[in-house]
Amino acid sequence: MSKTQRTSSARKRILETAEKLFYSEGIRGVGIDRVIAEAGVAKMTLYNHFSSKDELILEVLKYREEQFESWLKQAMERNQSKGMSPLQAFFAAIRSWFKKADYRGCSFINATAELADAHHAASQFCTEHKRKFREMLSDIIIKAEGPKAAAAAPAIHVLVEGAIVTSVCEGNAEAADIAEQAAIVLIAKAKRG
Amino acid sequence: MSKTQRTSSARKRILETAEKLFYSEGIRGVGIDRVIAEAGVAKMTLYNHFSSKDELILEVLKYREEQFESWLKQAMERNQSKGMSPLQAFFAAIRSWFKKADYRGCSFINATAELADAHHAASQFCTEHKRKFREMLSDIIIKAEGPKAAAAAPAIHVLVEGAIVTSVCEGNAEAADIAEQAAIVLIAKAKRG
DNA sequence: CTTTAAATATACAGACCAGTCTGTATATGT
DNA sequence: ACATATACAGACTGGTCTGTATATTTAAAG
Repeated sequence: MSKTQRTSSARKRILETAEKLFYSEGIRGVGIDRVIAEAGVAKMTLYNHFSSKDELILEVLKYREEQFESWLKQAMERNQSKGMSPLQAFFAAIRSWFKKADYRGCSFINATAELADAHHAASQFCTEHKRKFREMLSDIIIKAEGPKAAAAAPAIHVLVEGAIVTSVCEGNAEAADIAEQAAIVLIAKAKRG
Repeated sequence: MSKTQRTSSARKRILETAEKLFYSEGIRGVGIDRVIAEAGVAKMTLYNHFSSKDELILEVLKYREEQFESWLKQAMERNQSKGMSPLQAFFAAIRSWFKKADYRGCSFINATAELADAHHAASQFCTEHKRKFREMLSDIIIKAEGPKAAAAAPAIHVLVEGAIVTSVCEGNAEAADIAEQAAIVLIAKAKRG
């Protein structure tokens, strides 16, 4: 077991370090040497775990997806335990995300912009991630507001994506509230039919 | 005059080439050597016009802002001459933008993601650009739907930003229609008070 | 025709890039 | 004791990056 433990600890240290650096300074702005130096790992250790930087990018995004999903779930549960509806809890979580000191937007949108290559495995993973995110959001809406509200889900997804990039470009979290208020209007309309 | 003409033609060729390359392959993915080779210009000519790549990036974004504004204006005028309202004309233009073969999203969002540095002059220009864009959109909404509709402008701006990134990540223009339909609902609500 | 300004081609410096290779240390399981 | 697996350190390759230096060509203006 300790063999596995050591193995996974090096791999995990690389993933955590790369995720932090890629997110804060950009994928192309961070070289392999930076990653291994800050992870405290030999270069060959990195290349034994990941065949190339491109593969590391992909694995970092998979790791990020897990981390984000679990963070969001927990944040929403905390909010719902305070009496918020699932949708309120979602927007409160998003808002607190935007307000984090190191917030720099969505890793997947950023990766798509940076890689500038729709054929890159990481770009295709981002497309897939957005599909999953849209479905998760749709589930939240249905759970909070009933099946008739589902018609508003695609527009609310677009609102959330817009809030994410707007909060980065404008440097404040205001867009979270704008998106939430608009979502309420769209759901009311969807319920009305 | 011809001296000036040669000068400005070299500068313009550099800007046009860099804009095209930066947009399609990413700012960090394109080196100065690529730009000068494809612009058919000597390296020193580029560095006589722009003191550094960072300055070139900024000037390219300024150039892009002009080009985009003029393209959008003309596209909207064409659409309005077919009987569309300013808002319909706006969304029709956006939709045709998304459908362009070389569409890769918003240069300013992409630059913000790529540069990963809020203090970079180009990032700050992007913030300013988004402010201008939001105001332009607000003017369109007021012109098309009256002053009471202005309350819906911030949310519609967020919708448009979301449609821009969603259309890139998902690889289709569907988000334009989703955003337009939602905008109509939000405007109706704003008019109702 | 000469002066002057701009653009040219080419070479260079120095940093950084991804990725490979060699060799060593450590710790496990046999 | 030995084999195996993993991690470590660090040099190295071949290439790219931005930016500078220099010397030559072009062409317009006085």
